[in-house]
Amino acid sequence: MDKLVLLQKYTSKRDLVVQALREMILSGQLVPGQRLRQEQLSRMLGVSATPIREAIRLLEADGLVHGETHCGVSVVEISADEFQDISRIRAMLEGLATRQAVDRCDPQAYATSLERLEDLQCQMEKCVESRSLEPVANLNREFHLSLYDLSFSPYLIDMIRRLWMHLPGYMIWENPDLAATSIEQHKPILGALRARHAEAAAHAMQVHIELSAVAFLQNLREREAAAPRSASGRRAASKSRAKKRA
Amino acid sequence: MDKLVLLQKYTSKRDLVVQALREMILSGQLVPGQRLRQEQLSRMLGVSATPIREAIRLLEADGLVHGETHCGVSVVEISADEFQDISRIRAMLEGLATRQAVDRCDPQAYATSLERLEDLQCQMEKCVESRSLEPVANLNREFHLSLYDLSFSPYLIDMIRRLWMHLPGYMIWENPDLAATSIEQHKPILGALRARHAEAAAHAMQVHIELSAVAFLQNLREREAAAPRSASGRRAASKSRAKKRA
DNA sequence: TCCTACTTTCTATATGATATATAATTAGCA
DNA sequence: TGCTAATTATATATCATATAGAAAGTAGGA
Repeated sequence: MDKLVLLQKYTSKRDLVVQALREMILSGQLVPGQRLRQEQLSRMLGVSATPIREAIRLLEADGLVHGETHCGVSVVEISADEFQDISRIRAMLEGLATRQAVDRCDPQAYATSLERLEDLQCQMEKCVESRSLEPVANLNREFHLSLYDLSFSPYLIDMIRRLWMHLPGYMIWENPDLAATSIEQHKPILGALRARHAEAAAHAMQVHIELSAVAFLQNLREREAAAPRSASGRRAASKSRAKKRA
Repeated sequence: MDKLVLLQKYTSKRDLVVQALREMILSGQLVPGQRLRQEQLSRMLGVSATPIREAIRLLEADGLVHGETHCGVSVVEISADEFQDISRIRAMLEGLATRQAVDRCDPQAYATSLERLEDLQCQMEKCVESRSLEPVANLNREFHLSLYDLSFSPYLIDMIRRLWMHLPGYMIWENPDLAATSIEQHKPILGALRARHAEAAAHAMQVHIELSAVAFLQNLREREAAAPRSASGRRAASKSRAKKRA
């Protein structure tokens, strides 16, 4: 009975490193512009150079980090224009995915998924009420992505996941007003989903994404006008030496 | 004057390997399902293991190869359903890119690019006439992608390039009739571009992609019905799929 | 005896770790 | 500014380990 080890699926250290780095980037622990040094990562994560290097290549192809030869890689920064572009693409792709989710999914799975979506929505509303926004990012992510999983379109799902990967989730969900309006926009989507009205659901999703993007960008500009050049990536990069200790 | 070396931009061996493998996959030299063995690649390309391994990770993140831990990676196969999905996504994204190309581009660059597009179209028509289809794949690729470059939407361009990367170009352009009709559909696109009619151009592009996909799939099914289970890699691929189940 | 199904080795290969060398950039210094 | 030294990514080589797949062997039944 020493074969219990077979039950725990093997995950390569490379994939663990990818997970860890992705988490650190998406949570804002690694700020845009910050350079990733292999030796430091190696020490920090307790693995040798080989998995680190391969993990970095995976992230590079994902577009989360950008590398120049012999200069290493650094966390990419996303500009306001790029955010707008991403949102435009998201609106199209996620609209399509929503439509296909309604059209393609079998009733059984659809019902259970809809239940799950409403549960998530309920949780998010409670978070907004209690002003504890920290879990909303993950809840919202699951809300959207689990819906798109019903579309049975692996390439579509993959592209949407790619786009989400570039969204700075940690800064989107820190404004209570933005969060409230965004969560509110989920309701017409859920309504259309309940009615199994594919076109209406797709449209509601598109509107939701476009409006949220506009609101977020406006909020971002206001904040930047109030506190210009506060924590931009370039400064952070030059400060990376100080961060080495931490 | 010994700095001439600065003129030749340094490319890492890793990137050379990526290029080489991509070329081999897209040209059909490496068939779907074929396993890539690191040591063999290392010998074949004359580089050590490290660049090979990193290159494989880049291709894996691109989705061109699929790897399971300790099993290595193999060239992914694309099913008819997936081709249809990709085409649907392409129609949306490339329609959007076409619209933005008309809307966003400055007149100067637009004029020269339009000239280039018409030149490409002319070359493709000549190829079709002379039944020499081999160069059409690359010409068509440049026709489309150079148009989208005008959209100034890096994420959009990146996603479209990703999708193109998965198209089996070497088998799409081997049927003279398909090629002729596909090239013919470029004309309304060019017409709308000349008129700077963004909406019409986007629509023509969408129609072009959707119709081409339908025609190709029909042709593929006819061929498979005529000669089922043809040799090329299908056996190996179905083996790797069976593995996935277990 | 032969065949099938199962189990156990064995081997090829991916993965991970380490050491060393080279090339390019960066930082420090004059 | 220009040069030198240190730092770091890149590349090669070698080895250890874990796993999957294949081969070989074994047991049971006809």
